[in-house]
Amino acid sequence: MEQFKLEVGNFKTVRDAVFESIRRGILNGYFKPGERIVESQRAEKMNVSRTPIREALRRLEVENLVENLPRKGVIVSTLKDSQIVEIFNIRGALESLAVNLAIDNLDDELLENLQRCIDKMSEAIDKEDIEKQIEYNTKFHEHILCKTNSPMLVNMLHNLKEQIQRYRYRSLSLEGRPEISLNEHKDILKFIKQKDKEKAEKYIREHINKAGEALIKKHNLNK
Amino acid sequence: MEQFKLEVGNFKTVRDAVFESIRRGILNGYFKPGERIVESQRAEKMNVSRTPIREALRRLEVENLVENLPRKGVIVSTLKDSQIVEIFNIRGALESLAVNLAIDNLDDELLENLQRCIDKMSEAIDKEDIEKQIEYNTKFHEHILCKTNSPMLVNMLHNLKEQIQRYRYRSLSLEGRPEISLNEHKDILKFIKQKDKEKAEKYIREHINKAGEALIKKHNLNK
DNA sequence: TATCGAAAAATTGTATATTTTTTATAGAAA
DNA sequence: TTTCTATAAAAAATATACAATTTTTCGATA
Repeated sequence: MEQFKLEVGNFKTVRDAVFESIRRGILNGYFKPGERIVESQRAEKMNVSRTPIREALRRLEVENLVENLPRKGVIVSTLKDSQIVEIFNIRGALESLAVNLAIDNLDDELLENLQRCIDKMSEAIDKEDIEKQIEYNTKFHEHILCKTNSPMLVNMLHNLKEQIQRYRYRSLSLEGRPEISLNEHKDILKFIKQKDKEKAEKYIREHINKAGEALIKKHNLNK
Repeated sequence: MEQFKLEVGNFKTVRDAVFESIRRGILNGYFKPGERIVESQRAEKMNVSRTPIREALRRLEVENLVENLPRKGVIVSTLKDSQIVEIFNIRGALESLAVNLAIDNLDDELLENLQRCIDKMSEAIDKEDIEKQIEYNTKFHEHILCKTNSPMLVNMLHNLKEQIQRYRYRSLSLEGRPEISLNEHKDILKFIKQKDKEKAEKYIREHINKAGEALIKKHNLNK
């Protein structure tokens, strides 16, 4: 996994390439939470100067993927339990807003997409294909986001998801309860169809909260 | 208003001082939306090199106070109507989460603080002191935030408020409706007292939305 | 006069050098 | 041995230098 030759590829600037590279490194688990990231080392590995490294780190800092201890250096940020709770609470509130907005822009396309996701999830459960179920779980929520007409909201949720994604506990949002999760999605879709904002919001929030609780339980076991 | 001598004062690093200085400049209206911020000019004015300026700008960029056009430069970001709507929707969702959490941690201190804010608002209305009413309006919401036990949530709301604050339409969240606003706060407090999360959330969300609508109306007049 | 294009100026992006701060190491005193 | 201080090494913070790109200027030409 020594992938740090830096592909400047599509990026306009080196700092963007650096940002994306380090970001991926954190999300992949190449950089572990708490691990130090030393500017000069990165610069050498990536064959660039320290300037773009620093600017990328400043950005990762605001996005909460790294922590900056002034005049000490940066480390990959670690999440405390309480912060995981915070993130899931916020996600719940924002996903619930997302459903609300999506219902305003409801059309057949969305309903079809959501139904397809549910069908695929159901298939996945039959085949005991957890990865696939996760995939369509994710897509389900993305389809809703698409209809919110709110790039800012999409972006915020994206950042929040990234912050926990790197703990690689994704799968456990389903663990032990794939059927329950499926039913939760069915309920949500039902209320979207009925344009019942109140219920749809309530159910999606609870759905997120449950996933959060499962993750925290697991997170506690691992230490 | 030529205040750019840069007070390194409390700040640990120059880049933090620069960040704070430019940020204040934007919030004050010293830098107008759409206005360009040129690195070398800032560096000269502040008597520092371009390096800390650039790092501060990268941070302002993620916080949405400036926009970066690669290899062109940065401008103070301008908000489209649709973005103002987005911000108020998100604020509504997050403030509503805030009330929910605050009710979990409800104590006499909070109730007293909120009641005092309402009393002061009422006084302010009698004296037709809009500034004072705004002050205690703000404090009302801050007291709620204090009890959420969620620094991340507080921080996100802080950033969202800053993005609109610089348009200096603050006052209009009340304009023409000081008494209505007061009553909205009274209702919210009432439901907090009753620990009625559902109603408290609903009312605070509507309260935020109304403020948003007023601001957008004004924003449209000014162009 | 208007428009095109080349040279010049300005500005961003990246690299390197210098300064400052922190951390590690080694030796002296208790 | 432990603890303190002095020194050396490492790393971040800042400054400066250079390269690449964009914008501006301004004259030549239609």
